[in-house]
Amino acid sequence: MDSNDALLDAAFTALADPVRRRIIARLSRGPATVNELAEPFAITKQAVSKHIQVLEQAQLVTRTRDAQRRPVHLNPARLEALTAWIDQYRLVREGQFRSLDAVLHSSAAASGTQAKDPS
Amino acid sequence: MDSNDALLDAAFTALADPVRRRIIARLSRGPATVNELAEPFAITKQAVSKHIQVLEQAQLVTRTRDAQRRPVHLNPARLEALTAWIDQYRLVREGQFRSLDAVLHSSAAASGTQAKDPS
DNA sequence: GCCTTAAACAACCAAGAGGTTGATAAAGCA
DNA sequence: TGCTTTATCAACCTCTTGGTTGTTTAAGGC
Repeated sequence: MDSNDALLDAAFTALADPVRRRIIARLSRGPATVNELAEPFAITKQAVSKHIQVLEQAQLVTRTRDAQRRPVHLNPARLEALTAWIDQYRLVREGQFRSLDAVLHSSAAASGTQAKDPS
Repeated sequence: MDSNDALLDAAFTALADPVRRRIIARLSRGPATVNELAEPFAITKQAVSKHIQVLEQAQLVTRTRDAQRRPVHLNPARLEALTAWIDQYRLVREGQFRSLDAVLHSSAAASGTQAKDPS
């Protein structure tokens, strides 16, 4: 459908891995190289490099050149796009669909019945 | 921490699929059955049922019983947990790390020298 | 009772993701 | 010029995921 959908896809996929989430967390404290990012993990640098490629493809990070180093930077703008998407549904009208629920179950004649608290 | 990490993992994994995101969007307008959710898609109901299982495992949706129907409900609380996680890094200190960048640049004259990584 | 509907379960398959090892490229230092 | 560091590329392997078909359970409707 949209290209926006493809970007959402890439971004959520990128965050769906604990290693990549830890990389994001680390980068929020400043840029880092692949070697630095790989250090806390028990996997090879090649594997970390692949993870960074996934993050880069999702535009969650960018890479610059500094001699033979390739510092990775966080791109907070993309993270904002994710919260924007989630907020569409997160803000959702508890009231509205609780009342619909009440109708469907209709087990009680709701005279001013308030929304029940979910368990 | 770890259990929370597992939940984050499940939730982001769940949102990393366009079909599941559309299911979320649909559910934000009220509960629906598997058949209703499957209707707009060109895949089998079994496949949709699996998608719902993934969403349920991530606690993004819940299922109730209504005779032989199993209406699926959105769980906005879990979505909030996701934005909470992202906000940790989204709010990130552009200022802070821009200034850090500036410091590193200025440490060796202005032009030509690139910033080195902190860590 | 019998038949339909709603939905889950089970086995299976193709494709992709995460990981490895090994080789390669580019930049800096001896 | 080598040699080291940094990081990517290229195969390859294994496990998971998204999908299928077929069967089974559960609840109503006739």
